[in-house]
Amino acid sequence: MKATIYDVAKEAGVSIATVSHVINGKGKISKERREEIRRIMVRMGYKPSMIASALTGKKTYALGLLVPDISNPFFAEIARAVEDEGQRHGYSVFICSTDNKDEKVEHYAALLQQKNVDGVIIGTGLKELSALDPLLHGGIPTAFLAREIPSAQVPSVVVDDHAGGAAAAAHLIALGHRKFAVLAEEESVSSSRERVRGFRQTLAAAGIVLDPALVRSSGMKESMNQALELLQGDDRPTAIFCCNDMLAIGALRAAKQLGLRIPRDCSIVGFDDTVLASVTDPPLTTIAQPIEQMGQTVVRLLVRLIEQPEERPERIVLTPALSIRQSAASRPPE
Amino acid sequence: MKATIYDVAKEAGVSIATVSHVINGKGKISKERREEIRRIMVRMGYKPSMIASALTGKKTYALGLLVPDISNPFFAEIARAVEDEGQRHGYSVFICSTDNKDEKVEHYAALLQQKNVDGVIIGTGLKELSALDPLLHGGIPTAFLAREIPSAQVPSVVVDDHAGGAAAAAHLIALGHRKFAVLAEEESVSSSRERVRGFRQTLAAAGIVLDPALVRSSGMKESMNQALELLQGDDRPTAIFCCNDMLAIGALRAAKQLGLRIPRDCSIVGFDDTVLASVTDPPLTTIAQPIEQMGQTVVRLLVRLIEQPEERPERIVLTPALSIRQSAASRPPE
DNA sequence: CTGAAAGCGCTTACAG
DNA sequence: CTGAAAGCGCTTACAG
Repeated sequence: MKATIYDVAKEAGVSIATVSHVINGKGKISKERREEIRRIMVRMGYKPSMIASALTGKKTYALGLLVPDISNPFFAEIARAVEDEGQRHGYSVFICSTDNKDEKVEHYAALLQQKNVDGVIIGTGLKELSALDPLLHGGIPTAFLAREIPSAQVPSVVVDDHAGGAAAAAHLIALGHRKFAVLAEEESVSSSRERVRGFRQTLAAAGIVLDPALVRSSGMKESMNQALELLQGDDRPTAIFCCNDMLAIGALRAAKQLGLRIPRDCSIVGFDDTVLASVTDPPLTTIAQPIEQMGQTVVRLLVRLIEQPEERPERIVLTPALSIRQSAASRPPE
Repeated sequence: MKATIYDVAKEAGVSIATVSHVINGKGKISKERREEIRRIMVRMGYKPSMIASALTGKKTYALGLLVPDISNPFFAEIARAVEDEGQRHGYSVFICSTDNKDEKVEHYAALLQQKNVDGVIIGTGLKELSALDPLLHGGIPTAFLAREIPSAQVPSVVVDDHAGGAAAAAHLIALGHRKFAVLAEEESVSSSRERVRGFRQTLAAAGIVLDPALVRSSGMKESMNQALELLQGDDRPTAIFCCNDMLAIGALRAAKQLGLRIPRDCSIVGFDDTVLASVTDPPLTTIAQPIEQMGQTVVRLLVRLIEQPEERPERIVLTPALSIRQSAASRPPE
């Protein structure tokens, strides 16, 4: 069987308290004894059980990461950044895909609380904040990533989505476009709402009105159909702003199906700049989120919150950047 | 503070043993009492601490998933399937990206053992099996996914990589190709070796010799350079078989950089059929792995091993399928 | 049908 | 400098 603290204590002829002290580098132990016990631990292949120490010492060194879908490249890239930074601080991470469904959020929230994780990162949308009750009431440190709930007093790292939408609009306007459509995510996703708002405002500032009928909300699955409708209407838009790269790919597919050439017949701008953006046909012009930095930053925020719960929650805003490839070009001549 | 089993026992006027029994549906408890205690639990918002029960009841209901890189779409999709199936059986999953480095494998193996996970899925390559010692010796149920170590007596679910490589070769031969190159993963990755072997054998059976100088191993980063070399040599191959979709994308980029048209000037076949394959330019003809089925199957295998350790390890082979898109076409006329 | 008690593998005051 | 003992929140024989 696996060695326990009792086994090494017996082997070393000391009490388990002493062994515990050398494990944790606490108490005053003579140098020789400490070394001796260390040697015995490695010889016996002893590793303290984290679950036993969690039951006493409090921490489990586990974090939960809630995202809509880990198989979505954007969140997969976020997850990697979170994993790496977590690792750096000694934490492992549980993946939790919610499909943006409150029931799943609630289920995972309860589960993570039962598992006594030290903290959780919320990178998923939710309709009712109450889905997070098990966490918030359970007193589990929580940080928001790329989403936020204005009312909640929790730290968050967000990207300036409004600025991102504005950047997309400015770029398209500069290319001469005047007639736009938008492919947005579901209404409940605050980041998507902000992107549209930034896009619309920048258009307005240029004296262009965004026709509400040409702003469509949809999941990944239906984005192609929505795009087909937009591209088939008479008075077709010359540019489509999509609130993430997957939606943009739906638009690209719709265009291809209709025999339209991108960007000649219609410009398309995405958002996220995941690996997908660089492999599409044509490569996507998109608003890049600083994915690695986002993951690193939330973890740091969360770890600080875990270690110093008294500090007031921070809100960190990162800036997206226009990444120009080939899916957006000058407006076609009339 | 959070309610404990003592709190609900006191509230109900019974012993903690009785509460424990109703939680676990064990022992004989009068129906009324059982219901009463249930009500009290929900009223107090009581959820048993999984870490306390793990310390006694044995199981943590946590699984580890080792993959080279969770941000790689193939493994992200695997992770989602594993998460979902794990969830179905009551398990949560820790993500562990190893970058195919033995040190990281070993680090995670030790960590997962310390965390007392109930089982781990190895979906990563490794050079030395000994990196898994903490798991194998620690008696932690382990299953291999998409990789395997012949010597290890552990269950595994693999795809018939040899057949996949053969299918790619057969398709390209049927299209009239005779001069091939291969972009493979690192030598240590057994699945990649098998794919090349299947490819080579099928060529051989058709009387075609695969020039060893045209078989290149590389990571994702260098694949484009390798492809550039292959495509720039005199006597350029008319088709390149790539051992995963990312490598194929490297080849696509190299071709584009050289001004070559795919598939007119060179056919490219990938492997995996992740989301990437459908968004490239042109869409990738590739060998599809049954990703969802793979994830589901390993989890089932592992769960069975956890619950019935005495059963002998199974080895399940799933079959890949050619997924035809537009990156491979008839050999250009001489 | 229900409870007292030991134990899981640790940590942490508290004594000495 | 080191150890005895209580306790973390549960589960599980064992009695009754």
